[in-house]
Amino acid sequence: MEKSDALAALAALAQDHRLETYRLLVQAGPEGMPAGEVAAAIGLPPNTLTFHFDRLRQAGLVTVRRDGRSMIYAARYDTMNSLLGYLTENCCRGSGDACVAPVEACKPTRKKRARVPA
Amino acid sequence: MEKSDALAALAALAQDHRLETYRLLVQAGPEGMPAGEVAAAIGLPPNTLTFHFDRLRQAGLVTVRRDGRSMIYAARYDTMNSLLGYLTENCCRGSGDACVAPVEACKPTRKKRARVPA
DNA sequence: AGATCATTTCGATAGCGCTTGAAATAAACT
DNA sequence: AGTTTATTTCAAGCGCTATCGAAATGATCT
Repeated sequence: MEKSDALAALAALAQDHRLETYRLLVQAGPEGMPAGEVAAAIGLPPNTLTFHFDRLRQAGLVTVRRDGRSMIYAARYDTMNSLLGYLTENCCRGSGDACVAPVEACKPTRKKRARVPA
Repeated sequence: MEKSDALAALAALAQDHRLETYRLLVQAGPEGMPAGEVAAAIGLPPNTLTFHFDRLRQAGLVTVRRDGRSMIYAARYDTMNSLLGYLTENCCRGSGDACVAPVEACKPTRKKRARVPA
């Protein structure tokens, strides 16, 4: 991961509502969650949340897809893994040795399919 | 690590000059580096750098100690490790399983003592 | 004490980030 | 076609952030 990408991801996560949103999407799993549901959970007006979703998306941390009139957002695990990798390197390289496992993996395995109200 | 701490650390690192500064301090090892040297390396006026150091310190990412007329800043590896731990949990918990090693460690082992001009 | 060096504190400024109300778009239903 | 539901776009406001010049502090040296 490039420095600029790491910077973008860090900036995207360095905000209360966005970190919370991302956490929620991670919990929701690969199927994601409709924007409205996230808005309700976080307790934020929909337009404000759109703003945050945009940031997360630009940082490559989430994806969107349309489903009927709902927009479904989902976490991108690969980006978080890259970020962890970058930070791990920046944390240890040059400081001696003993910086063990550069973060094994962070991918979802639950392939359960959640249906959405057509 | 608490959410608020993670947020503080993320915000501190989500800035070009600070990320660069932190990277530099990590490379410098546990002995740290005088402020002036960092300023020269990054190419930033000393007062501006002080501003960034303050942020990093408030986030618990660096420590300072005085040495003669120099202020020596050093990276705090434990905080970075806590952050990595927090992110790893937030990345994987609830998304299935397969989120392996929660980051082993990130501590310097090189105990080499660098003397400073009294 | 006076001069010099390293760093911080003190304004002040320009710009970006977060939030929100109101209007627009997009899809579904009747 | 018209209405309702879900979400985004637009425009504006306000506070925070990053930056810098100038002055202050702290320490060393003569």
